[in-house]
Amino acid sequence: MNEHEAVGDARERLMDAAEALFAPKGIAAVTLRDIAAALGLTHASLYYHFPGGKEELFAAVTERSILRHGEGLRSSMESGGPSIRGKLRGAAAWLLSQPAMDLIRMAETDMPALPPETSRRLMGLVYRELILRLQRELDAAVRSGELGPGTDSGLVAGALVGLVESLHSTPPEALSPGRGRLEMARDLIDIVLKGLDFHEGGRE
Amino acid sequence: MNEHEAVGDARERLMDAAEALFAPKGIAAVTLRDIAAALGLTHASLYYHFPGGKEELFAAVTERSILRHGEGLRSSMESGGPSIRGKLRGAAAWLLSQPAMDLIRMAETDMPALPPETSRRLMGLVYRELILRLQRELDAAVRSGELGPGTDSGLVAGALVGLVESLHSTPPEALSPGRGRLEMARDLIDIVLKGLDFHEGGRE
DNA sequence: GTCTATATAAAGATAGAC
DNA sequence: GTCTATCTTTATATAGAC
Repeated sequence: MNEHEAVGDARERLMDAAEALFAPKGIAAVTLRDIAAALGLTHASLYYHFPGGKEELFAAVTERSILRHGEGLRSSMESGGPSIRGKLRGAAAWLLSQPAMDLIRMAETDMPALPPETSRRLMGLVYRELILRLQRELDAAVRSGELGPGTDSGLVAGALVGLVESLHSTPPEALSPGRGRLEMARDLIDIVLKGLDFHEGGRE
Repeated sequence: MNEHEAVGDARERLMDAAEALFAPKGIAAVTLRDIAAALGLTHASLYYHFPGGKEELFAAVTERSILRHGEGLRSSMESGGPSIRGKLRGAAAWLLSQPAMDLIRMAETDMPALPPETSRRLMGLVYRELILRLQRELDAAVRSGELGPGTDSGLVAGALVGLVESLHSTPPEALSPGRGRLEMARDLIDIVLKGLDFHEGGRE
């Protein structure tokens, strides 16, 4: 142990504070001064950790967030058990445990503010770490007979992410009494699965 | 006819240009100079039409957009025919014909930048003009027996809006060849309807 | 209705002390 | 690693001419 924290911890805490603001509000609505204030620092100090300024910080934080989502989805779907219903419930629980990820805003507002190459890399990561992971599980469920053969896995994977993420911004008043976002997500997953001819256990 | 345009037309064209930028990108990512440039004006000219500046312009444009969406949903669902499937298809066609409306971004970023009373009014309008209109049609379909009695109409209404809007940001590469966003929306609607025990014509 | 010019404030960024 | 001070750019906003 050092006097205060482990080496590199200041950088980690900076990224945490930055993500807490960037993730829900986007790059344009957050200033470096906002982030510094959340840490009790001045904005000039941030350039020590990210010489590239706001763009570099946002890109680093967003990349870390996407990768963490990918890993979180992987492990939460794995621990959801063998059935696609369990996996999707696990995925929803994970997504709702994290700050909202507004993919529409990312595509329309955040990405155009970054260098083209950075933008491409991040959007590619979103596709691989979020959409594709879900899509693969859906495909496996089709092969096992758990889901109907007509399932458009790419379409449904994208829709499920949008669906669950939209629950993040559901105001508390819109929640049925005593039922939280996770219960709502489960209901929606059940509706979609039924629409995809979900058949417990698949063909034997 | 006047020499050029009808009275008040400059204001309308300003709102059109502003909406084209504000709707996809949000209040924080668009400057008054961006909007003025799109019209070949200087930003100072905008204050003639909206003395309250950016906030007033954004609020006016957003309110008009929500009201137009409400009217568009009403008429498109009406012309979709008597079945809930036709109505939802009409609603999807309407939403996809309009600029993307990112409700997550509105709630998380745009609204906090406005005076509390303005924010409340706009969020109330979103609920009444978008969610509630869909919810009422879903409720009617439950009563007629077209949809199962367990349908949580509020949950499904919110989910459908999020679903269709998320298609706006689907990159062209992700579209199956020859199939556009409207076809994708129809597929998703069919999945959801099936999950809600859709029964053509309801009970007789 | 729109312009030029200007005022003011906010935000990104750099330099150098501690 | 963080600060103060400063610079530069960008953005909102106002005043007054045309």
